[in-house]
Amino acid sequence: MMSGNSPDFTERLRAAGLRPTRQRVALARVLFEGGHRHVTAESLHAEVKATRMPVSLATVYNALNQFRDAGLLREVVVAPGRSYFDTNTGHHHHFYVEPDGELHDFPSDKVTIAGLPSPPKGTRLSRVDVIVRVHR
Amino acid sequence: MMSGNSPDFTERLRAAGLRPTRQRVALARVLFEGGHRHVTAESLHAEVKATRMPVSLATVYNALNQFRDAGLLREVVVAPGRSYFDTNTGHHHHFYVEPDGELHDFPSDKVTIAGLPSPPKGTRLSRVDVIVRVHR
DNA sequence: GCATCTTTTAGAATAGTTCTAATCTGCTTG
DNA sequence: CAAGCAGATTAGAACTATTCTAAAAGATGC
Ligand SMILES: [Mn+2]
Ligand SMILES: [Mn+2]
Ligand SMILES: [Zn+2]
Ligand SMILES: [Zn+2]
Repeated sequence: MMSGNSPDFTERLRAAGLRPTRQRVALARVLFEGGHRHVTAESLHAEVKATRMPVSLATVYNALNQFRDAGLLREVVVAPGRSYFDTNTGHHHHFYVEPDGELHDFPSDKVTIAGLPSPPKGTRLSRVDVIVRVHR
Repeated sequence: MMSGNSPDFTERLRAAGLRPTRQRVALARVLFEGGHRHVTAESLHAEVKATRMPVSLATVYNALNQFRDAGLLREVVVAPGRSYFDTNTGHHHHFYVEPDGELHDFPSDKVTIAGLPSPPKGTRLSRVDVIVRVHR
């Protein structure tokens, strides 16, 4: 249906406390309408421009940071000099394929990590990231 | 043979296929004479300059990359926009303290990771990184 | 000590990201 | 539905980490 619009994304953005501007709706559509994605600012910018919606790179960066802060995305750091943003915000871990730079999810519920030492004095656990680095 | 110098580091560099230049020896001394370290290019540059050995930042970057390629260091990526270099090249994992940016080792031999899926088709396992993110 | 090849260096260049400040737009109010 | 306003977008500058360039200096082998 989408009588021209995207009520779902509009609503989702509003629920996250973000105005559903045209650019944010276009970005949200690209990010969230299929399955889970891992994008960089540049790759997302290229994709959204291909939909003929003009969006500046600065806006892509702004939106990615806002979406992450709102809990719609999660940031993944696996390689120096580039940030990935992940539409899968649930618990999971990653394969990182070098030198391609591809990221693949795997569920964390079948993975057992035992014997982790307790956090250093004065700190609290925030998240455990497992990155399985593979190469061709 | 240079009495007063650092024959161990000279030798270690030579063994790694690197000429023991003054700059590389000075850097190796700072890096390897104490216990294990995690440094950035900037932090190492500051440290070595404090020893009154003039070394350019470009040389620090060159040396870090060469040391890593030679297996003397390992590169750790935990935060966007900065690379850490680790003098501990054995198997181990990391605590990453935000927002300080501190890295702490913990041994991997007491940690058990079970249930990891097998690598994607056409890839081979290279390394498994566990990053325990903590905050104050 | 000389020749040769390597390394260092200052500064320019590059890549990813953030900032600035001017313009525009979504939303509320009358 | 017209203002009015706060919030968003944008081009381009700025910034940070890193790499590159090409010229000068240094290490090594003879
Ligand atoms: Mn960011
Ligand atoms: Mn590097
Ligand atoms: Zn993911
Ligand atoms: Zn370490």
